[in-house]
Amino acid sequence: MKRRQTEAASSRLVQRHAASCESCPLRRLPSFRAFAPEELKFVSQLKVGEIIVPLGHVLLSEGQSSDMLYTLLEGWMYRHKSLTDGRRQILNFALPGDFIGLQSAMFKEMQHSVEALTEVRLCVFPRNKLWSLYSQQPGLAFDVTWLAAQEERMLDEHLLSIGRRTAIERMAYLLLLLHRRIAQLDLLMDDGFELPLNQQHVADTLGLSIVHTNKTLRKLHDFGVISWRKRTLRILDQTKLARVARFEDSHTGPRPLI
Amino acid sequence: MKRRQTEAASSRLVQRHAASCESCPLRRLPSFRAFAPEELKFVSQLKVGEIIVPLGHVLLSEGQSSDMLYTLLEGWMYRHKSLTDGRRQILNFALPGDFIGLQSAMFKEMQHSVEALTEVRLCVFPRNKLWSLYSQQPGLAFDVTWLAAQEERMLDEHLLSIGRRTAIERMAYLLLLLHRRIAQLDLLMDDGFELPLNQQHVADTLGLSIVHTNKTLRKLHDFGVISWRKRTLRILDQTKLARVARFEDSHTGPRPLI
DNA sequence: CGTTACGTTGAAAGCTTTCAAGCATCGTGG
DNA sequence: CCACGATGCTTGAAAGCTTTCAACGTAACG
Repeated sequence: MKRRQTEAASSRLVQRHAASCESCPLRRLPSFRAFAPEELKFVSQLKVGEIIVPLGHVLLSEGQSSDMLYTLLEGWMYRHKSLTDGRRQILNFALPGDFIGLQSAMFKEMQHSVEALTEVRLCVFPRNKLWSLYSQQPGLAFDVTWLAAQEERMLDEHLLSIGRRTAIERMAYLLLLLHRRIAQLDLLMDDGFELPLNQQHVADTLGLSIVHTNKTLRKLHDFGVISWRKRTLRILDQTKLARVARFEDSHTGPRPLI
Repeated sequence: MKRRQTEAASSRLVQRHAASCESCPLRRLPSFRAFAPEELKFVSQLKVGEIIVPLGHVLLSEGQSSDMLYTLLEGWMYRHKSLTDGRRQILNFALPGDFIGLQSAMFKEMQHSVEALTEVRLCVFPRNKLWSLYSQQPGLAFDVTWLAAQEERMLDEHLLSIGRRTAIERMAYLLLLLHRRIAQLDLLMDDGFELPLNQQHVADTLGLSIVHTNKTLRKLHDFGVISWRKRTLRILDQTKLARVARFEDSHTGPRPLI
């Protein structure tokens, strides 16, 4: 397997004027549950600011700890971890609304890294305020656990995928899942969306080599099921893709946005 | 891939006299954090009883919901999920002290099943009391999240294993991990322990076929690294096994027992 | 116009699975 | 006590899926 050096994270974090949570456009999406006024107020005072982080920046890294927690507001990130010889596994992608850094809040050391796939905008709050959330807002505390359970679910499915699906099934599953997640965020543009990954990312997500990833994508393309050109992915035949993936929908109702 | 029918769960659950949490022998192990008296009292009143469930019983199953949550007190269980054609992936094993059913508490439907690998004894409490835990005992609520994050960590590592480790590395990793977990529970008998799995379980955990699982185990055996006879596994050369697995220790301090 | 990053392909090698049989152990029933 | 069926473990061989190796093509950039 090929070794890859970690990308230099030479970037400067830019502190920005923080918009209020009440006006956060994400909250208006139907996939997020409505917060009571005092919940909103509480969440607002957790927030210490927003940052913008450039493509390639490693926000959290394996083996280190972090005093900050984040909510992704814009852009894509990915969670991954590696073996000592450089083999890398992508664990999941983070999209707007996703909570980042729970593990760093619970344990001393991160055991995975989180890196930006695009320029991203993040909401920042200090890890030590998390405790006040538990002591003052049990509903939000429950929400944090809910989010952790939700992440667990996605990992379960990903594990089933890598362990038991064939290459083409995995690919179909991944593309369909990303499509759904993007759709829920209302980021679909006439059935396509911007996919800021290269084939190496896809390979490292699916546990495949890059060559086989390429050939598998080609098959889906030749079957007329997808089209992926210039960073935009289009699902041309959802039904067929879902059949290939043995995709089963999981309706989870609205989720919290913290 | 071979299809497997789900085992019949014809068993009868036996309601038992419930021992108090204060006297629970698990709590005396150093791997569990000490609870304050009022925490103990609170946990005690969550509990509605204990059940004993026979080998092969499906405690929770994919697609269904559950009103009860559990803590495993004795025995082994495993979490797994399957594709429609029967291919199965084992997600994780549950050992004494493990909390079972968080997903059923958070969502309407379970997306995985939990089944007994041995006869097991479980502590039972109703899902609807979980809310009182969040509203009255923020420390315990934090613990529940901690446990969820811990499960997430194990899944991350498992994903790395299946996605990027070779068959023999995966096998080494799994056996070493189980060894560590058993050791922490003080269930080691002169460097060996009872492993209530067959090779099919191991195959379904590692994403391998049963034949290849057999051959991989044989290699480790022939190298003199392990011995697995009559349900008891012995790690003969931990250092070598850790090297093969590229195992990296993760020290997490004591964990909560709920 | 050379460099770099990324995508594409064909061919060979290698790891895993599938197929087929044969063994061993264990509990049951004759 | 022994035959028999059910499980689970082993093996060899062939087939198949994936990876590795090697090149080549393309687009973006300075």
